[in-house]
Amino acid sequence: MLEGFLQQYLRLYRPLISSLNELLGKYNLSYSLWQVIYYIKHHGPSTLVEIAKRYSVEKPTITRRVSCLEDLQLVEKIESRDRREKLMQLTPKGEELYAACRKEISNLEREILEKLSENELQSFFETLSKIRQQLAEKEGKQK
Amino acid sequence: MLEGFLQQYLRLYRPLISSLNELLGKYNLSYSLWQVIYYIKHHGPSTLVEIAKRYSVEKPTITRRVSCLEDLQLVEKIESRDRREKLMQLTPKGEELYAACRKEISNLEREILEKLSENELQSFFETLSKIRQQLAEKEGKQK
DNA sequence: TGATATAGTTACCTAGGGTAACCATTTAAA
DNA sequence: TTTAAATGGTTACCCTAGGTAACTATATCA
Repeated sequence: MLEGFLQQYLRLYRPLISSLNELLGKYNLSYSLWQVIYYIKHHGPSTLVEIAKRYSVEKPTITRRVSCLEDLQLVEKIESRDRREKLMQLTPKGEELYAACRKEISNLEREILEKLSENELQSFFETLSKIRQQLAEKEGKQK
Repeated sequence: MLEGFLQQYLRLYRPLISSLNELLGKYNLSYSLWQVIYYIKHHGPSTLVEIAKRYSVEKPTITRRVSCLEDLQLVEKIESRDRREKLMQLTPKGEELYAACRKEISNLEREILEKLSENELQSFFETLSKIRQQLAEKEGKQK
């Protein structure tokens, strides 16, 4: 019964990420850029290290993503006491784009999940989160 | 409630795929190579197009994966009536490696899922499969 | 027999992330 | 307070993995 769990889980990844990238592509974004916008929107002005930690990627990855978003004028740096760090916030244009994409992503989610009951969804969420915890513990042990 | 579903789902991907790749790396494999071995093991001698369809990737992707597995002497071509196609099967070495990896992957799955009840798992599987169906329908419509 | 479809390959390109080495600034310690 | 260590960020270089277009070889259908 357990066997094949990972297969089942991973099989969904490619179709989901391509749906998202197709959607976000219309705004010159990709899911990896969206993650940064999403993080800043939900945590307020953020440093690159914060964002990197959240998504378990290295700093250079976030440097790249952020500089790309700067080029698109969707985020901007604001002053902070610590002059090493780069505190980023959304520009008005960034806020607009967030709202537009948020709407479309929610529609996509609704479409994909429409056949599922409230209970099913609830329990799916919980399972995901338990697995994440378990994985985190496992990682923790290895160090 | 719906909002953020995708985030939750996708957040698990990186840690899972890296656990797997770490595990498979010990055998000079990666998850994408493993998929091919897995497919052939479970479907018998297979053509590249079959494999490509199953994983929703393009043909050149599978050409690359397969030729890599040939270099590792894990798969080999067998004759088929249709001389255009390349029917691949596992070599004895490939079978051995399948068994070894299968064992380790099952252990990993057990570790990750140990805290979940039979019911929880069952319903998680079902939800995954419903979502996949829904997505397939959606794709179908677009064509 | 000729047109069309199918299986596979090659060459080229892109996205996305990691590592190592490096600044600049801040914090802690001597 | 001056020096050493830690932290935030960037740069350069490399790797993995996949897509597209163009092509060959074979098979099928009209």
